[in-house]
Amino acid sequence: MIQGEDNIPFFDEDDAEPAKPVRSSLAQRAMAARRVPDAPDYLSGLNPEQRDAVETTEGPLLVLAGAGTGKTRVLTTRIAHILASARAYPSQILAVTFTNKAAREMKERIGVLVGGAVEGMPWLGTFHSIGVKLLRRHAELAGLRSDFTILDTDDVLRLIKQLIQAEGLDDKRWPARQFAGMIDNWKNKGLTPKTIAEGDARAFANGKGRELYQAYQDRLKTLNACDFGDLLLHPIELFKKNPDILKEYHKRFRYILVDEYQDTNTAQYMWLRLLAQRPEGEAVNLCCVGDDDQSIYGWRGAEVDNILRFEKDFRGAKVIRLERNYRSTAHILGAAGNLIAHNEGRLGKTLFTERADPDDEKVQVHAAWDSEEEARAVGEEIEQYQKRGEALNEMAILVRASFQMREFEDRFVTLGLNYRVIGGPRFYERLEIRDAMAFFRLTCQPADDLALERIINTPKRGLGDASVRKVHDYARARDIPMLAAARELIDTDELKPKPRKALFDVVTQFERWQELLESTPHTELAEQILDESGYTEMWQNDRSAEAPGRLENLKELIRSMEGFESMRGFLEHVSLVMDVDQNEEMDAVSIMTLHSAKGLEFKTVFLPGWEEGLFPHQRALDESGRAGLEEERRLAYVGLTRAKRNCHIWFVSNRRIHGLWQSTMPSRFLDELPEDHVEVGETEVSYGGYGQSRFDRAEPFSNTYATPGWKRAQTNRTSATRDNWGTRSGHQVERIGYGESGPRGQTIEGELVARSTGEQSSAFHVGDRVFHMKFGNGNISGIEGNKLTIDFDKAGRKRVLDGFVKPA
DNA sequence: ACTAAGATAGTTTTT
DNA sequence: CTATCTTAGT
Repeated sequence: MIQGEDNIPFFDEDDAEPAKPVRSSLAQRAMAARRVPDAPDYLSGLNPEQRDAVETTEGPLLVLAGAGTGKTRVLTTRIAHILASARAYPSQILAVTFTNKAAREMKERIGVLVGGAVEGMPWLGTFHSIGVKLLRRHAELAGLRSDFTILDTDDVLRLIKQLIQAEGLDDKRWPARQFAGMIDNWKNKGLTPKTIAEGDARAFANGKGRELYQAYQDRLKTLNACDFGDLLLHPIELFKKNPDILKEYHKRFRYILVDEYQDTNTAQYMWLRLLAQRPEGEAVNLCCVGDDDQSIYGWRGAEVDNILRFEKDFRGAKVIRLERNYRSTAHILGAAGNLIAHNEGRLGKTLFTERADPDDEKVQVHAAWDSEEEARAVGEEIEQYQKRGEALNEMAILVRASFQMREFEDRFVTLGLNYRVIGGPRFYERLEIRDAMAFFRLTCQPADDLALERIINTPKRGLGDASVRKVHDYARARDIPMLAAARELIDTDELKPKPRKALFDVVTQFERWQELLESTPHTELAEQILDESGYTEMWQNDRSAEAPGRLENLKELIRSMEGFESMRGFLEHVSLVMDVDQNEEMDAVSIMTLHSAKGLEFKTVFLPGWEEGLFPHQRALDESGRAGLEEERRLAYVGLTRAKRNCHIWFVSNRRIHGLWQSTMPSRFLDELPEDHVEVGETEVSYGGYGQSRFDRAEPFSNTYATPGWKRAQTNRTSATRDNWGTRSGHQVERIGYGESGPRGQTIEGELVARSTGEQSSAFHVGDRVFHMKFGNGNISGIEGNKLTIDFDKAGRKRVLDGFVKPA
């Protein structure tokens, strides 16, 4: 939920009846803009397709917007256009995004276009935030009170675990995590306990899946709570059961816009259909924007089919393709286009650019011996770019899986190269923040049992499992909240004196804070709560390395509350907006997963780890077969198209997976890159690491100090200098000693990287005895192009590239 | 109730 | 290998 919007009344009279001349200031400005005689300036600078997409306001429209074709621009301009041409009031436009970030960005950009803040777009937001808004208005129809709480994954897990135990099931054999995942999947598909498939219902807890799901929903209802899935499902049910209410929304939402349509799941699709489908003859002004080639969330329920089916779903739909790319060089687009062409079941787009700069560099493919060398070499390339005056902010390393980040972090820490990890554990997911939030929640919502259970013994008050269980049972027996139960229990002699006193203290504290809620400014109260509860003190007394950071985070939490009117408003915000802006001031290389890179762009992009098994990921292949492979390929496509100017792909021959070294084969995606746009980058084996140590500086460089790399740096700080350099240089000598015929020389030449079925024969023969640096001696038992199958004396049968072995 | 050793699992992530 | 969670022991 976007802050400060909570007080917009349902069906404000001014917009339910557009004839009334009451307008928001936004509308006024928009109306003024409309009087400009020529094409308004917001339309200038659009290409013909973009302009078509903006001006086709009526009827269903699908905009297939390739990477870097100005998708967001079209969406925002379209909204500005609708407003400026007085087709609708701001509050009559429903605009849905997937992430809060996207919603925020859209608001800002519309604001720029229309001039000034966009106070009047109450229905621009994520599926979930709009879902909450709907649900708060009609809570009673979903069996909730309008002040329901939204549970995060932590709460959900705790709750499910309780339910599993209550059923007398072994919570190890039936992990709460797994069941939470199942519920999530069901909800993504719009399934309720009654409608899930029989097989699914039986698959969990000895056939009790359905009962458990139902029990879970019941429990949510008594807690007056929703999980994320409910924010979509409840409105769907509500609309189905109350056609009159749905009709009101039909009237209200004159224009509906959906961003990233390829990412919609079935529930979101149902939700949209309900809102968008109109009686025969009535116009459906629905505009969906997306790119089937960038659909990378199939594994969490997204249905690419939704976008592929659009024309069937909405008859008479117009489809506009945006293929003119403003982001990347022709080489990058050529490489990406060729790669993605290997997918079937696409709507088909070919990106092009008018940019033709002979100086543009081809996509570079590099090989490295192992992940350590990969990180070292990338680090060097980054330093080279930096020397040429490129900003670190314009560079990114995009990995398939987060464990790959480690090596880069380690390397950058030793180099003293600023980096930023994007994605990782988020602010509001940190332990101390969740604890603090639980205190606040319980203060605002005395019925929030999950919050109570979280902090009733934090800091330690001597209220162990036994006491908590008593409170819990008492509450359940009487069907009252646990806090109330605790209050009653104090007056009985159920509890022993010690826990009784402790419980009394806690309950009294919360009662006092609840009273203060009205009279005390919420930031002040928040501070008071953390102090009086002893929570701050707990961390002050903690001697561990993280403690200072945690205290800092708590301060940050209080600071971030300042922007809100009340504690309630803040809690609402946090439950939906789990992310927090990173400081973008610092010049730093970004490290992130390919998934979190979607929507971003960088001048220079590094794509390490292009090896079979990692990318495409083995599990995607095993679990989803061809569909899995295609999604992996789309991920690769997303990765490539993030780059504006330079793109460096890396693969290594040896990677440590689950602790042991595995020899790896280059990714099949490398074979799918066109030779005209790709070249083999020279891989210098160089002496990185002999520089000056940055560990000695008084104030360490400003990396985000919560990242693992940073933590390691801190732990190693005292002893690292000598040891690190020692081993590292030793390594290098080893590497160099490998000589000319080493890893890179013949690995890749002329022909692109490693062909899985190359005609080019290797210099080796079956039966040859060879030596491999990691696996030792062995005999060649098979040759396929430059890939050798070798039976190693010690390591067993492996497949390796011929460049990595030499005659024994 | 806290620590230490043992077990376990290990893509991708938003809301 | 290693981060995280669980269990056993003090």
